[in-house]
Amino acid sequence: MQKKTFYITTPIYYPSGRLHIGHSYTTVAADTMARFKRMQGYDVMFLTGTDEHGQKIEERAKAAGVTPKEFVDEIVSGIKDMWKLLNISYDKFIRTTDGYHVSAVQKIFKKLYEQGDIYKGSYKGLYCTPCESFWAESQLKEGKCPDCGRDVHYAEEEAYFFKLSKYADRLIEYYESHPDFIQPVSRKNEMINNFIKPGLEDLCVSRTSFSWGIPVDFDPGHVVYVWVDALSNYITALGYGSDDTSKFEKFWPADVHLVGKEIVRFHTIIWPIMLMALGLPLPKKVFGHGWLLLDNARIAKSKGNGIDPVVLCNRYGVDAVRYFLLREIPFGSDGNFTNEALISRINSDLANDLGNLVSRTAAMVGKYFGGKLPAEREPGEYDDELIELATSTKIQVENYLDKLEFSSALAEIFKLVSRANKYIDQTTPWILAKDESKKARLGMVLYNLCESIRIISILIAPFMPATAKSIQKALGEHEHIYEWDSASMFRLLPAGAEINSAGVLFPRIDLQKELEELEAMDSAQPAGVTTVNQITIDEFAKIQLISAKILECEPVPKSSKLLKLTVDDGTTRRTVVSGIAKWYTPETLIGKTVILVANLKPAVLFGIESQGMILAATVNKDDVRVIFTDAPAGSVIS
RNA sequence: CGCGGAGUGGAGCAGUCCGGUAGCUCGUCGGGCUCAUAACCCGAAGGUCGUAGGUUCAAAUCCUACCUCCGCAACCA
Repeated sequence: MQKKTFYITTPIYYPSGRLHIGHSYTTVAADTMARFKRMQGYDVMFLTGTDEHGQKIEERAKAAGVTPKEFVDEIVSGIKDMWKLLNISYDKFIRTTDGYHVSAVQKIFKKLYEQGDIYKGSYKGLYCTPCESFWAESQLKEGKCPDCGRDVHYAEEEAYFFKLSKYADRLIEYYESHPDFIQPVSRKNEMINNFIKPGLEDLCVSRTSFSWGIPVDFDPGHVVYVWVDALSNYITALGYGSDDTSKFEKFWPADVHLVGKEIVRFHTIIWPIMLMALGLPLPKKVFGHGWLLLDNARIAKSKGNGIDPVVLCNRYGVDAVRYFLLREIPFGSDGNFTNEALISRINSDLANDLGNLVSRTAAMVGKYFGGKLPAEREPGEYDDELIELATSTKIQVENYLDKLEFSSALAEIFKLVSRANKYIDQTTPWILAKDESKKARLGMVLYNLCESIRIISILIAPFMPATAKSIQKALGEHEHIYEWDSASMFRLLPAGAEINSAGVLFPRIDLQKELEELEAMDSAQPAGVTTVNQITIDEFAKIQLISAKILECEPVPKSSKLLKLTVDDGTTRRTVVSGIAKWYTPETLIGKTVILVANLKPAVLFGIESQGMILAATVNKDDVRVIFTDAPAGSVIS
């Protein structure tokens, strides 16, 4: 009989820069599911990869002076290293530049075109040439480009469009008949109310403004835009559109697409509609998890505040990081990432509870029985309660994991860890050891503990594979006792089994000291940055800095961050808009003298022309300080 | 009237869909123990569940209004 299959995917990541802890979060979660299902006996396909096309990569590569392919090759190899470090057991890593993907996408595109779901039209709108962007009427600022403040003009660009609206009714029907399709369910109504009900606009699926992409083979000049290119990876990775479709037949439809909540929309609207158009079954579930927040701001590479997972793994160990990510935050909601929380989790859960349990148990077997579990065992009080919990935890973990509730699953496992620690206090083995007649009872107590630890080691294996392995090595390798199903059975360790120390699984961390060191590392980094990108004195001389006195100051209406300043630069008055409203009120600024970049090209913000910029020190994102001077207005600064 | 999320003991959260003794982790205080990674176990203190109304025998939970915070969107020149 063929094994049941399980197909799980992460999004394919965009390799325009370093990956951050947020990517690790999704991928570790997917990995844990994949390991769990493998242990349960499923034939698992776990897919991850990279989405390598697009204008941004083209530009980055150009800036770096390499070809786009060279550019992404390097980043991708870094990503693979990181997954290796994090123990990610993917079965396939797809790159959208892979040949099979390219040709499959071309086939898909052509098929959709030929059956009339994709048509050639033109992208009409207001275009800002320097920014190479189209803007909707509503986005304009005073009729000008919201990005650079310059004029826009009406333009048309030839492009292909995908008729999404044609499938809207069928999509809603699918939602209704598959209530589990979008998880968590709260996001389902969001999709229907915000996007589908107002009417789906046809989707632009090709571009002519850049060339780093999959060419539309029947219309040179066009490249396939991200939607068709990226989303289809979930099927092309299985061989759809190639000569060998055996994997596709075996694994499709996917059991779950794991995605961040920001791309739920693409995966629950565009992707299903593409599949409908192709006449393929839809994925069973799309799970939109929350964001990892850093000081309540989203961790994203575009903001440059990523925490380096590599650094964390090197400091605390891979399993500690994996544990933290999945334990700390309920999977569907946002959660804060802080070093304090990470360290406190490691100390209390991993070091004190789990690590110490293993350590004290092994030490007692060593001390009282020379490292060998005795065959004589006498049952007693408290045994049944421990055994009952130990053997029933597996089913709880399964239930939670099947709902992607990693945090709750881990909480169940750690209830057992706590129960085992309590059992030691209740049975007081150190007292039993003093009485020769209680040897058999002592043997039973330690046996029960080792059995509980054996079960724990199985249950944590999907989350912390390396730790599970270490514990099992200490308990001794015996056949079949570490299989998933063995987690609901007791008395599997043979009599006379040798128990070794597992060493210190998770060292305790000195919170205070550690935070100081991390702090030091953070502040050390900017110093390194300034040594690259050096400029010459001539280049510096191009910047005219002068002192300017603030005469008037008022908030910019409808803006939350901007202040409008009127300053005296020594010769004339000028208006400057500055994003410091969060830190300064107008009254505190009037009369002060600041440093002005005098020859900066003017820009329009909220309809106000800003003729320069004032200097301020960014201590961190919540602390910005304007630089004041006591020099008279109009002094040249160099 | 832009969209969305959140307000529960000192901190972080669960509970809210399907009303019925307010729960977990950390921290604090007191005690116990000495096998263990100064770890473990027991106990205690601490909450008018954002505010105000309403429905109900009964509201953290349902309804109405409001307040506050945070993201995103179109703002750090």
